[in-house]
Amino acid sequence: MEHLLKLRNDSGLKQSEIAEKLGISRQAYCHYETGKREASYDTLCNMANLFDTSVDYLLGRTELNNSPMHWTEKEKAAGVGAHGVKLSDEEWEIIELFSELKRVQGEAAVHAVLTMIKTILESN
Amino acid sequence: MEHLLKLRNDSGLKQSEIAEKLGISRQAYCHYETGKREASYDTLCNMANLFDTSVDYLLGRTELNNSPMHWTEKEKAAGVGAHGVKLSDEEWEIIELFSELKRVQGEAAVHAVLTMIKTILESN
DNA sequence: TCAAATTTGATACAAAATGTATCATCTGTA
DNA sequence: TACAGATGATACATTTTGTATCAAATTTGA
Repeated sequence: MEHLLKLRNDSGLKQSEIAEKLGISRQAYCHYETGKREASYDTLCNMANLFDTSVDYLLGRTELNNSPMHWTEKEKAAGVGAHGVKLSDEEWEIIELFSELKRVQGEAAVHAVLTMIKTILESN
Repeated sequence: MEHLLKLRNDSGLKQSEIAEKLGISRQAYCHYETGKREASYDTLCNMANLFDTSVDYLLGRTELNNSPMHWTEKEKAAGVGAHGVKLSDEEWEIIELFSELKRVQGEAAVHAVLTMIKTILESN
């Protein structure tokens, strides 16, 4: 399976230790790590949980080790998830207020904010 | 499999049509839809592609039918993905310019933008 | 409404894949 | 080198899957 070896190495655990946590034999886990067998959906999800990643990442369907299921409550509420960057409290406040502004004033507000940002950038 | 019946109904296609697109028998697809069998990883990914969703969603690991792997190039570049809302071109421009502003002016720019948005909101 | 046609679900069985015991290989260490 | 621990390879009994076939349900059209 994609990324499995790397994920395990990052965890600092041995195959036998991972296997025990997953409730499967070491050999079975070895098959998965070396890509010789396909684990059951149940084990697949257990692995994603254990390594705190997505099944899509384990299957090599994405290189982004991140998914909405790992979004914080804040991200879910905003309907926006950040990848690779950590937003500050002020940035989250911007997102929240911008949403409110858009709700109240519509697209005109979007245009106004864009214009403002352009102005700031140009005055630099 | 979770959500599969609903996804197919939304597509307006019959089991036989889905099965043909997936390159499997109708019976096999039926087993998956009714949760009696587990499709191979290959078929699993094909289904996620076909229904434009994530494997995590198909496995019921998340209720959010969205994931970074479906982010557009624009979203990937910005490092931010929106869920449930479609951002306009102007909104994307805001995100891009805001990133540039932050890069050039640092946290001061964040604070400035926040203040501006607050001002607009209060003047409403 | 009814019967034919279409679509979907259930079952059976050959074929394929899995789980694990066992053995082999590799790596580090005294 | 010899030993111990960890990982990879193989074999085979068991389980699971893929699909043909049949049954049930749903839709269609007169």
